[in-house]
Amino acid sequence: MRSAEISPEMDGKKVTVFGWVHEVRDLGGLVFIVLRDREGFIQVTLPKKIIDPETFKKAKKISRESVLRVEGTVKKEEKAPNGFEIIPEVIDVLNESQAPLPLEVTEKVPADLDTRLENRFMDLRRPKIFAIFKIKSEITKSIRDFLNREGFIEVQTPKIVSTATEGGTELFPVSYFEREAFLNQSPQLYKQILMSAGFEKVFEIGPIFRAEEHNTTRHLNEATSVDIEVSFADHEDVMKILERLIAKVYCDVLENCEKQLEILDVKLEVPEIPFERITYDEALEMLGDQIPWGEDLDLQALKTIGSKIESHYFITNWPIKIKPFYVMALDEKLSKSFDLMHGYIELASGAQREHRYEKLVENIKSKGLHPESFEFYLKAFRYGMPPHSGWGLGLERLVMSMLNLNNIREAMLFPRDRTRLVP
RNA sequence: GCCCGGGUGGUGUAGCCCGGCCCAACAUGUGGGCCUGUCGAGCCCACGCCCCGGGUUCAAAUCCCGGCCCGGGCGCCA
Repeated sequence: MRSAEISPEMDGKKVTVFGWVHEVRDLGGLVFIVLRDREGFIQVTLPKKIIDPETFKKAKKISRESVLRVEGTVKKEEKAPNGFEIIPEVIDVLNESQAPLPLEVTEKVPADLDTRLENRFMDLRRPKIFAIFKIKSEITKSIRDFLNREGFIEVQTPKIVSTATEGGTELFPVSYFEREAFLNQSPQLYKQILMSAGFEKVFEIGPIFRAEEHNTTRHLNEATSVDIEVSFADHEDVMKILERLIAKVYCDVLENCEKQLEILDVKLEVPEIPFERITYDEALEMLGDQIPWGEDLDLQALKTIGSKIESHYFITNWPIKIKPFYVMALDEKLSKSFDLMHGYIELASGAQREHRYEKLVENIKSKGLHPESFEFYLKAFRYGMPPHSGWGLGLERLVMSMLNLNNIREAMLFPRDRTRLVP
């Protein structure tokens, strides 16, 4: 049984529990073993008088973090945590842990993030850390539920590709038999091709790879992207989907992860929709003369704006020249694009796409890219491509901003960064 | 990639500025002992550490140079 399934009302019942030895408190004639599983803790109590001498002796020697199977009787007990304890008949050491431990699961002594990531299997045993990933799981479940209900089709696109998606970002080269290939930085081109295929509404939750040598608290070289693409929709339409999705995710986490939020000491509020929308031009105004027109907003700028706007907001109508070639123009200078922000963290980025073949080819050229290398993509635009829009949402960024984590690595089980390839 | 800060028992810190009093301190841990209501258990004893290489000096954890590694900020990136 799991720790959460046992209650004081089960007094007298025989149970079998499994778990890790969180702590052993040996008081001489009375030994407490605190057993931990993913749901919580169970106190196993061994009073010398009533426990078989062999079992009692063995219990005193059990090392922390060993894995146990305990058969025993539930005893209602005021003095025990959660109001009950287990008086064991059989203690079976399924696997003994070595000592000393690479870090303290009990959190008596903190460990550096680096040490924690080096020993992630043990770091993840900490209820606080586990809670992050329980919530991340709830978030992905919530996203899937929402998008499925909205009539989206979940798809999987290639992660090994022949060409860059957008120019700009650096790609990881991989050896593909006799050719060179790359790890995909985004499913962008493929989800657009599916619009031509008539899928109308698609989404994908999958890994993306960026070979940038950044070393910050909000960048990873391997991350998870939630991507959607919708036919016959403009950027306003997909912004509405995005804000409703975010609100729904917050709602579901609030409802289904109460315990985890409490462990993490996070007070969540479902953001109100519609989210505030400011244009790029308005953003620049808020900043005074900090950023010249046409430049991207740097962290400093985003922090300034983020401090002025509570909760989530969109920055819309970005200069076309700093957007990728597939983004549709609004006029000479601006584009039908948006970023979803939470504080200074950019959560998502989207736009209406350029679906007109001639314009698209023009855009590719104007970015200094070669239309020939995008032929597999461009072909889909010559035989009936509907107007369409979409966005990509960084899952780890969402987790980070929701839970107030101060490093995005905390939101990844085994993060890949500039120097970390193992574990 | 650049700038700044750092690397001391398994883990987290102090000591470094101003070299000697440091065969390095504290907490946690580990091993042993005492203890029948712990829940950060308590008490006693023991164990375990100066990133690597070079230099300065009578003397280096401490100062200098190089390397490797880590953190923060920036840039790049969405």
